[in-house]
Amino acid sequence: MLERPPGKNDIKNLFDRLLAYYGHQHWWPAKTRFEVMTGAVLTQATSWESASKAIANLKASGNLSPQALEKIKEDELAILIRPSGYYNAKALKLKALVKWLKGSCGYDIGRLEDYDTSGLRRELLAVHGIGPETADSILLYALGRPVFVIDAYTRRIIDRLGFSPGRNRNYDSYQRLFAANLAPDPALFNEYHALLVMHGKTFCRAKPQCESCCVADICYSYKEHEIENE
DNA sequence: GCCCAGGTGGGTA
DNA sequence: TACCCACATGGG
Repeated sequence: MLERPPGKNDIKNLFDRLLAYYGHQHWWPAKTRFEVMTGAVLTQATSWESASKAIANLKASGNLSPQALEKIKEDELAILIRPSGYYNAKALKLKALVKWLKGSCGYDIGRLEDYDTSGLRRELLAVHGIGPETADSILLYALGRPVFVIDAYTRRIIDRLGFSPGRNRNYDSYQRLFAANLAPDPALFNEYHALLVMHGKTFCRAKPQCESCCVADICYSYKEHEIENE
């Protein structure tokens, strides 16, 4: 595959193109910071539509607060979040998140502003059920920190475009790709990640629709594909 | 019926 | 470190 490390212009150009094509995405679709955190866990390996049903169940039953989630029994919580899939596992994860919130800020999420971003990230990663993507989603979308979220769509799009993140294709290397080529602006990171998810859903699923893709002209693997077929 | 969706943790070599 | 697998419902 044709590959090269992308520069500032490539990363910024991709953002401009996606924004022009899809428009503003208005993420994260949630009312409170705690709702964002809960949604970040519930949407793991699941569509947002499924996760939002689970959130609606929590809201309707009066359980969309850390205090309520602390009290509710695990099996009852699991039933409420059933539409999001992996409901037993996610019930445990939400319990762990709430336990951490109690210990770190006493459920006063505003107090988390006292933490520096890297320290907060370390703490989040130590919570059961919170890995790098969920931690970064919470940091960016709930707490407004300039942290770029990497998900399956982002990796797939970067790989398809031929923007090599380097030899080690792990979470951090994809994240550095964006951090090194963009100003650390939470609003920019917010919109960019949302656009990548939108683009991933539209053109870069497992079965890509490269022929009609809005960024095919700057996609190295697509150009290579065209060359092969000449 | 089959594939995939805004991942993570635990076990094994 | 690098895989492999369990976790599970819902929509196309």
